[in-house]
Amino acid sequence: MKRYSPKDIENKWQKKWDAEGTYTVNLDSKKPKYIGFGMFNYPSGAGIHVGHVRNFTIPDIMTRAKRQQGFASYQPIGWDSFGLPAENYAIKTGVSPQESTKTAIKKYHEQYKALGWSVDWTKEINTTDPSYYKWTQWVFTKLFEHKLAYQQESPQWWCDQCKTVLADEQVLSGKCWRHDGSDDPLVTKRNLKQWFFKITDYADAMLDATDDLDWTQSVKASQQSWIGRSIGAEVTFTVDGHDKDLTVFTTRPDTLFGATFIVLAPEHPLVDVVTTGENRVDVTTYAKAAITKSEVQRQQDADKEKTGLFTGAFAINPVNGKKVPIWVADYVLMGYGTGAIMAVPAHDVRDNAFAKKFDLDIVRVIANEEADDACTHAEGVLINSGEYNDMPSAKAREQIVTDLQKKGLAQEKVNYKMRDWLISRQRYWGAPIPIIHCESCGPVAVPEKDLPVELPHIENYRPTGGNVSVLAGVEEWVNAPCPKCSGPGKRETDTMDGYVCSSWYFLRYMDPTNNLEAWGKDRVHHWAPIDFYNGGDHATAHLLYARFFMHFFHSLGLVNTTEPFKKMIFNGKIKAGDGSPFSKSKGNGIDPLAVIEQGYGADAIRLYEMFAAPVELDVLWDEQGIPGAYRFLNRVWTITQEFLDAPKKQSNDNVIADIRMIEHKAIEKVTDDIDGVRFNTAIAALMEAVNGLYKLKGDGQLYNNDVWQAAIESILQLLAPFAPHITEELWSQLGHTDSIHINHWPKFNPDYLTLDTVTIVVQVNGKLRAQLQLPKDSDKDVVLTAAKADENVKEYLAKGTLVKQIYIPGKLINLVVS
RNA sequence: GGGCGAGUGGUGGAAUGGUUUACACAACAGACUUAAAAUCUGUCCCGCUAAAAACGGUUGUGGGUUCGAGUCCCACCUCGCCCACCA
Repeated sequence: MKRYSPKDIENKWQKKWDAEGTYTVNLDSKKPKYIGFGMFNYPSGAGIHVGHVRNFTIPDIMTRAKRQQGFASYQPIGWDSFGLPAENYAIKTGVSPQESTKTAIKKYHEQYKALGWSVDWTKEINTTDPSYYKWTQWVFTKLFEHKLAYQQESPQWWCDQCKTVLADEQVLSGKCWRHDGSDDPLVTKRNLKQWFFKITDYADAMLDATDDLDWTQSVKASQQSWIGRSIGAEVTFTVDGHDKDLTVFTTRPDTLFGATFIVLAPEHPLVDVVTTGENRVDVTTYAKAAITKSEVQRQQDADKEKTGLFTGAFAINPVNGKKVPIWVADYVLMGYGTGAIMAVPAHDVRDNAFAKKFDLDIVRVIANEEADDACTHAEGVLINSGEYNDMPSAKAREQIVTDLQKKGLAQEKVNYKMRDWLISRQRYWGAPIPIIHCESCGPVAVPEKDLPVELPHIENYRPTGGNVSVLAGVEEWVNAPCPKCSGPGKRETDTMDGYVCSSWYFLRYMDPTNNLEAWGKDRVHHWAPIDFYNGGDHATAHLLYARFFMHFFHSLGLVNTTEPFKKMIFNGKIKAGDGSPFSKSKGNGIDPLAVIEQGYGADAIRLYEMFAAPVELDVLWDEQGIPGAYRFLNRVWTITQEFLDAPKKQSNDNVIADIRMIEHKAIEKVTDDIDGVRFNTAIAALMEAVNGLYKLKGDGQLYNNDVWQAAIESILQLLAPFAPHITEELWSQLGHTDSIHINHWPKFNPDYLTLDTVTIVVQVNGKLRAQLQLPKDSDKDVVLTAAKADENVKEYLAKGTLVKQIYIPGKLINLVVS
C-alpha cells in the first residue's frame, strides 16, 4: 500500500496543472462566469508568511468550488509593485526598483505555486509594467478631462521620512501610515500645489450604495464613517457693527436659541477682520500658533483642556436678535463645514467644556431632567425658544430652517468628513502624472497616443528632500513640447499615489493583454462585478477609491455596474502564538515553504488554516494544528488505498444505506457551507464523513464496489477545493484520467437522507426525559401514547396534571405538567 | 465619547427558538511494537456515586418573553476592532 507523502505528489501535480493549463480561463467562455481573488499583494523582498496563506486560500477555495461546479472560474493574479520599499532599497543599494521588483516577484511565484493556488498565470499583471501604467495614466487623463482631477495649492501632510506628501487617509493619529512607531515623528504641513481627485463628487452615491452591499458589516461601517455624511444647515449670523455675515454649520438648528457664543477656527478669514483693538495681539498670536501646530496635533490631544480667546466682537443670533460673543478656538477646524460654529453648551459636550472653562452662558433649550450645567444630545421638547416652545426637536429642526430660509438666513446643507483624494507624490517609483505644464496653455494632459509617459532610468534615487521628486532633475525627460500648442513645456514631475494603480486593476484582469484600450467593454460587461473579494484588513481607503473609480467609469458608460465588488469578506488575521501580529519588521513570520519542506505539505497548511476558525475571526498560530490537519488527510489517503485493495463484493442493503447517508449528508453540508464561506464547518463535516466510513471499515464492511467508490469520490470532490493535491492524486489512482478540479462536483440526493425511523425527544416541562425511536411518519396520537408509556416519563407526569402538550412532528414532544 | 462585534469545556470552536459542547487540538487509557514513533480503539463540562444509570447544575451577570432561550427583548460587566474636538 502506498503511503501518503506530500513531497512526492504536490510538486508533480503543480507542474502538470501548469503544463495543461488547468486553471487557465477562457475569457470568452460561454459558461457562467465566476471571478474571485484576494486583495492585490505588494511583492516585498521578504515573501509571504503563513498569514498571507489564509488571505489567498480563501478565494482559492471559492473559485475552485465554482470551477468544479461548471463555471468559467477565474482567479487572477497580479502585483501592486510601485511603492517606497523598492525605492528605499534602491537608495540603499543602487539596485534599480525595476530590478529588485523582478527578483521579489520571482520569489512570490515560487511560493504561490507551492501552495497550489489555482491562479491563471497566463493573465498575470504588474502595475510597474509600462503596458499597465499606460492605462493608469489614461485613467488620470479621463478624470482630468471631466474636471475630476485638479491642482490646488494648500497645506498638505508631509512625512519627513518618506519625503513626500500623504493623503489624509494615510495619516493615522498624526503619523505617517508607514512610520507610525513610537519613535517616529508627527507629520508636518507643507504648502504645495498638488493634484487631487474629486472623490467627494461621489460621496453621496457611494454612501447610498453602501447599505446594500453584500460585504462584511464592519467593513461597511468603516466606509460609512469615512464618508461621514452629516445632514444639517448653514445658518447666517451677522457681525455686530460690521457689514459682515458669519455662516456656521450645525446639525442641530433646533438648538439655535441655545447658541450663546460663536467659535471661529484660527484660520478663519473673519478672525482678522472682527478682532477688536485690545484683543488683536493676543488673538493673532494664538491663531498663528494654532495654525502651525497643524490640524493633526490639534486633534491628537482631544482630551486636553480647551483653549481659545475672545475676539472682542459679537454676532447677532438670527432667531432672537441676541448678541453673542465671538471666540477663536482650535477645537474648531477650518477644513470642515464653514470653519465656524454656533456653540450650544447645553447640548454639545465640546461647547459645554469650553463654556465652563471660560465662564460663558449655558442656556437649555431642550427640556430634560439633567443638572443645570449638564449637557445632553437627547431629543425632546423645546423650551426657552420663543414661538418654538413645546415643539418636538425633530420638527423644530425643520421649522426653524424653513422660517430662516425665507429671510435668506439659513439653508439645508450636507457635509462630509471625506476630503478630496490627494494623489501627488514627490517620489520616483510611481506612475508619472501624465501632464505637461505649458506657459500659455497651463496644464495639458498627455494625449493617449503618447502614453505611457515612461519613468526614465536614473542613477541616483535619493529624494531631494525639497518639494519636488528626483524626476525634476532629469532635464531631458522634464522638457517636453506642449501637446496643444507645441510650445515649450515641462512635464509634471510628481508621480501618482500607489492607490491609483490598485484601484482599477480588477478591470484590467478582465482584459489583461489589450493594447488598444484599458479594457474591452464587452469583456468587462461580462466579467464585472467581482463575485468574491477578500482582504485581511478593512482597507477602507482602497475600497473607497475603487468604488469611486467604478462609479466614475459607469458615468462614462465604460462599465455596466457602479460597484466593483459584489461580495466582500473581511478575513481575520493569523497571529503568532502569543497573540502578537506576524510582521516583516519583527521577523517572526513563518515561511509556508518551511512548513511544506518539513513534510506536511501545502494541503495540510491550507486545511489547517481554513479549519482553525471561521474566516472572519483572528487565529493564533498553533503548532499542533498542522499535524492535526495532516492526520485527517492521511485518513483520507488510507481509506482510499484500502478501498482499492479491498475484495470486490457488493455491500448489504443496510450498509449501502449507511454509506449513502454519510456521503449525501456531506454533499449537502459542504456545498452549502462553501457557498456561505463557512469553511471550518465544511471541513468538520468532511471529517465526520470520513470518521463514519472508518467505522464501517472497522466493522469489516469495506469492499471494492460502486457504492463505496461513489462515496469516496464524492468526498474527494468536496475536499478538492481545500486540499487540491491529495485529491487529484487519489482521483487519478481511482482510475480517472481527467482532473478532479474541472466540472466535478457531486450531486446531492435528499432521498438518501430519509430514515425509516426517527428519534423523538420527549420533554416534560422542557426537560429531556426520554428519546423514542418511532417510524418516521407516525401519527401524533401514536407518538403521544408512546411518550406517555415511557417509564421515566410516567414518573414525571405523575407529579402533577398534564395541562398542555406541544408536538413538533418528527422531532419533539413537550408535556407541560403543573 | 460614538459605532460595530464577541463572551459556550483545559484550548480552537459547533449549535433553523427544541437532546448544549459537533469537529479538532491537548490530556489520559488500551491495542499493535522488544521499545518508541506512526496508526487504530476508547475516555474526556461540574456535582452526587466505588463506578454507572438516574438525578441536579452549567453558554459573562441580573431580569423578561416563551410550553421551551446559547439563540429573542431590557439592563449591567468584560474583551476586541473601527472612528473620534467633523459641530
